[in-house]
Amino acid sequence: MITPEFYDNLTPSEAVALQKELREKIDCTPLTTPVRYIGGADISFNKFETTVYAGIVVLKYPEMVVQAHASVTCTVQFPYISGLLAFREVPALLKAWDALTLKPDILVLDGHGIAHPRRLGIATHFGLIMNQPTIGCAKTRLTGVYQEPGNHRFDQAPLFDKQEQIGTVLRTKPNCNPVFVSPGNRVGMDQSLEIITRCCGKYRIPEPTRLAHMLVNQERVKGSR
DNA sequence: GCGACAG
DNA sequence: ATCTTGTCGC
Repeated sequence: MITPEFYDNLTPSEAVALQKELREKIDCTPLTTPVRYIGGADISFNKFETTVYAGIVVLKYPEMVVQAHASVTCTVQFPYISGLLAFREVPALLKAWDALTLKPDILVLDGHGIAHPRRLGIATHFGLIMNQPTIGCAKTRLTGVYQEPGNHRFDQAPLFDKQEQIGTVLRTKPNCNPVFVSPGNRVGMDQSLEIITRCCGKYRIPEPTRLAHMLVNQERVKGSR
């Protein structure tokens, strides 16, 4: 069992090696059990500080009504390095997950799933070590090529790496930049898009991640005073 | 060598 | 990610 402590004293080089090992275990088989609860996870922190606030919000699916939430605060040592985001944020998220009284059927992470150079975005990483269905929903591209989707709600375009589709670029709201949706683990490509689409309200960011972001920001303001 | 580069 | 009010555009 991987605990938050497992990540202590891990070097970037070792992190990349671990990603290459985990890559073999990725499972993008569509989830067959019903999704009744969906979670949104995110972290927040003050610039130049090592204290991070992690939180997870659980909502009824597809009604998008909040059912539960948990947030924790802890310190991180691993720096932000593009491609290694999971090693900075997952430890804190694991603690928030433990504190959750109601575990969601699927979790949406603020970042990519398999739309990553080694297919190990934060959503895939979390999903693999927790054997939990996950979806990655990032605000900007990390890797891959795509054609800009139309400017209407839910217009979309596949995100490719070579010949392989690694995600979908989704316009969740007109006149707003699209979001990047990709399977994390134990969920299919089309299924992840379908689920995220149903989580969209009147904002660019889907409800699970949007509410998690608001939660951790409030915790940060509270905690840093 | 140069540009790109989730949060 | 975070620092931050008003303001331009759909």
